[in-house]
Parts: sequence; C-alpha cells; structure tokens
Amino acid sequence: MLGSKFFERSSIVVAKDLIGKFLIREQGGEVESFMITETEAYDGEKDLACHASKGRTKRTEILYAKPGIFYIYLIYGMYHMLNIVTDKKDYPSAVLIRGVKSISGPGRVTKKLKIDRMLHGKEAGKKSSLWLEDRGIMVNQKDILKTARIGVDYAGPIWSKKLYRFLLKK
DNA sequence: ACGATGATGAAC
DNA sequence: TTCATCATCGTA
Repeated sequence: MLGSKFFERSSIVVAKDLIGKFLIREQGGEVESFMITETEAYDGEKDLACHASKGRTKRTEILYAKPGIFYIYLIYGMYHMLNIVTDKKDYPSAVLIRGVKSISGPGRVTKKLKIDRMLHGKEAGKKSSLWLEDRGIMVNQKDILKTARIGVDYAGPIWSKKLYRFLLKK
C-alpha cells in the first residue's frame, strides 16, 4: 500500500509515478480496484492553476497538510474531484486523479467509486476504505503522454501550458 | 454549444 | 451580502 513516503515528493513526480498504480475502494464488504491511467499535478502557491495560489484559506489549508491525505471538493455544483496531497508538510501541492482504466474523467471516477466530501482530509488507507497500491505493473516511460492540464486556461499563458498532465498511451 | 448547480473568494 | 467563477459532463 502506498503511504506518506510515496506522496512526500514533488506533485509532478508523484503524478507521473501514479500512472499504472491501483486505486482501491472498499464498500459494503466489496473491494474494487482500478488502474490509474490519468493524473494531473498542482504544485505550490506559484502555480496559478493550483488552488493554493490564493494562499492559505479555509479551503486550501488542507493542501499544506501532510502528504497522503485526500483533498476532495465539489466543482460545478455537481462533481467531486479526488486529489491526494503531496510533498512535504507546508508545501501546498496535490495530484488530481483524472481517470482510471475504463473510466475517463475525474467527475465520473468519483461518481463510480462513490467518493464525496466524507473522505475529505482522511488519510489514504484501509481505514478510510480508499487507498492506493503498487501491483508491480511496469510502465514504460515512453507510454506516458505529457500534456497541458485540462480546464485551467484562467491560470495564464505560462501555468496553463505546463505539461503537468500525465496519461497512459493506449 | 450549453446548461445544471453549489461552494468559494473577492469585492462592495 | 452579492457576484462571478469554476481542476465537468450529459444532452443536443
């Protein structure tokens, strides 16, 4: 199971490293696992696409917390976004899980896995019934595409174009 | 191409 | 306290 050691690295490194890892969800005694195929990194206050670019607020406080906990919020009044806090405590950054095998889109992932604000701030682990595992799948770095992040045009010409989105080539 | 739908943060 | 904005998706 991936723990704080794994997440206590740059969000960019963690985002790339999460491709090919598994997201496990347990509910009602049933365990389902999904291979992660798409992620995005949000890195620090300087990153204008990162919510922490606004500094510490009630909402962004969690991004400054210890690595390996979930940052979950509602977007467009409808969809929950699943993020995992990364890097050292007090360095605000996170990785957004944008897609898993056979489910594309961050809103659809959380809908399918029934992830909502209940898990916000919880540590990734069995206790929270949502965790991550390395199942030994080797991903060739050439099979990981890097692109600009989705839906962050507001972040300006520099930050909206950073290649912080990682996805597995089919 | 667009509307649904609610939390957030900044302005007033 | 009001207002614009938003890390999306399903329908058209």
